[in-house]
Amino acid sequence: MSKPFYITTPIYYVNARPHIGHAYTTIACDTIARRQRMLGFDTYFLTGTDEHGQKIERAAQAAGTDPQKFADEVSAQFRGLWQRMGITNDDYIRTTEERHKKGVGELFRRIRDKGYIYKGTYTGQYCVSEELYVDGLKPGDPCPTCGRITETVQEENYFFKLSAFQDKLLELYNSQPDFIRPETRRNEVISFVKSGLRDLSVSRSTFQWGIPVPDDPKHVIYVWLDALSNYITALGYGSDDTTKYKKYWPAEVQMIGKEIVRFHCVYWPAFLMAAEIPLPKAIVAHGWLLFEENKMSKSRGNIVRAETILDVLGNDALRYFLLREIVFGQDGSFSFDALVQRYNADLANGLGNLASRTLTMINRYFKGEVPFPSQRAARKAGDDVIAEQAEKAIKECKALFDQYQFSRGLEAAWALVGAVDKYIVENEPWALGEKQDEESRARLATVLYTSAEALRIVTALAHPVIPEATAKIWAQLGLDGIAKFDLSTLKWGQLQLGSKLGKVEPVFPRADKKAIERMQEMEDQQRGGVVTDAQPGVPEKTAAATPSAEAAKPEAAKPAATVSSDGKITIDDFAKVDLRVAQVKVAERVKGADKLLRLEVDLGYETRQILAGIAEAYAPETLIGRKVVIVANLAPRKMRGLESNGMIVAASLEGGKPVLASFLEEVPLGARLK
RNA sequence: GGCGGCGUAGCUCAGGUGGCUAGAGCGACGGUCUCAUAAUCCGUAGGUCGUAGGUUCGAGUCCUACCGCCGCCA
Repeated sequence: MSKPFYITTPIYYVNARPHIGHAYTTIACDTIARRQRMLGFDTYFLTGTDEHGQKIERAAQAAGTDPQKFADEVSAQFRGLWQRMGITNDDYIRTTEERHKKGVGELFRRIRDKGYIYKGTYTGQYCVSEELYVDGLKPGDPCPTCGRITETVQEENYFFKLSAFQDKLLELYNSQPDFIRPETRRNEVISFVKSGLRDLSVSRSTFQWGIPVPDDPKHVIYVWLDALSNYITALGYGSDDTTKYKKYWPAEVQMIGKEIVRFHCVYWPAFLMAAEIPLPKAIVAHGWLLFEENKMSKSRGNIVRAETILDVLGNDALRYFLLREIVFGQDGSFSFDALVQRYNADLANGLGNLASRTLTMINRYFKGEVPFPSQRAARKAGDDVIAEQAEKAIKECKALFDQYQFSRGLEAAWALVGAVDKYIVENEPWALGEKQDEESRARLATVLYTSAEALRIVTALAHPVIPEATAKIWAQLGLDGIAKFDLSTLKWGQLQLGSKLGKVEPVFPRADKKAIERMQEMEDQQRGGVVTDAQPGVPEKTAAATPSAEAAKPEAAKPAATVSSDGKITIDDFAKVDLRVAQVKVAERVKGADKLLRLEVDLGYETRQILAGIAEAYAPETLIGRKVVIVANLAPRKMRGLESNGMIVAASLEGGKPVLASFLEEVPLGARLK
């Protein structure tokens, strides 16, 4: 009986369409799941969608539909994307499914029976967007997290005795240092718990879209208690058939985004403790995917969809990039440039080319049969070096993947690719192929066998990350069923001699600059449709995050929403505006626009293009060298086909011309105004 | 405001418990081979390891302050 291995993604909140951030989390889990299967674990991989809550109720209303239909549509989009990406989840849970509702009811009842849920009254401020009660605010105050105005509510609630678990939680973190990873998240959680836990409201009576509290259907169960339970209800907790639950729970890994650490590392274990259910072994939090240094958000209009990359470069390219380029756990930056560069360097020129050259030569010189390596005279030190490198790659890869250090694990595997390329050049098999003497033939056989065997090993190691291409290379090597290959037995020398190669063809065609342009165009088109992309009718203002993994914290809320009732903004609001000193380097008129100038300004750390409607007030040549103030973090915007990355600050006189802000003293470029 | 983290070559990152001339990959530049996806391979480029002090025979690695960025909490 093989060991069970249960892994979960967060369930994604259906208030937003899936994007590359969701894909990132899911890909990481899929990679782990595939690897664990190859290692012989009885792996169970769960993902799904979170569909309840006031936010969904309101979004559906705004879209003129009912919440269930609304959720159906978005959930189907997630499911469709995962199918398209070949995600190997074993189940897909939706919180609106009967099995889930039943399980949640059961969990609620159980915690209540144990005495950890009681009825109380809450009066205070409530943030609809975050679906959270916020302490210490006055009526009309904005939510400290999202900036939207909170609502005053008074309601009778069920409360969970979270306060009773403070010591037990601290003991958990202490006795299982790996419970929360990475360590920086662990520190945050510990300090949060140490600062004292208040009881948690776990029901709502102000809206309907949720699971009714058992025996008191006026209330619905709080979204987080609802959502978190999915990890066990999907296994059959609270149902008649608990086979899977008994087999797979507790989970080995629960992957989350860093924005939902508190819910998974504090509330979730506390709920489980209260119900006397075993705790998951580890909660692993990854960082955020930034787009060229900025958070992806709807308001910035810089959300990238996974589909674009799938269309242009393919599934493996996306998977490889995300896991190789980003240090797992830290925030990482996504850009089309970096994606294509990585793709070409590592996949096309690296693994793809190695497969191509090795297999082509075996075809040419040995009629497509893996040759026998010579045992005696034709052996050289270099051959053994490759074998050693391969063993090293296997070892390091294992250690690093076990710790979810994907980027370093791939780096270790690719070191072997580099070594083999070098080995091939040093041994010049093409020159050996010219000769017919026995010595040369033997040598050629050894060189090509060695190369092919190393290729086989890299292919096996990389399979969990790039399943499609590695399956092809595997088949080209004349092997079959890479997914069934037992990774734990992988070692040098397993390649069957004389095995017949499959048809050899490139697996990673080289990408050119057009690929970048194409992806950008596709995204631009999508974004052009942001306003109308109300497909499932998700109004912009609901784009905030709660139980979703990636939706992240809604920064840069609509200005109108951050202004309190008296028209004043907080210092935090102002701090969102990044005002910087920049120097004009280039200034020219924009064809066909009377007022517009195209400027290139130097911020000291970067140069960027800004379009400014100041042509009537300033001749372009008079601006060159002048220091100006710009809003540096304004979302890019296209005007007259040119992209403007920022805004020049100027006094706007009544009916008159703009006057640029400037300084009397000397100021360095890039200096921030605050 | 409290707590915590980070700041190393153009880019992404390595550099447990201080110790040879600070590393890798990518990119850039020059050269090479020709089996291969104009791929490979070789060489070069030269970073005050955020700043200023301190501890030490010796600090990127420890301490203090400061600057910048970020996270959690209030």
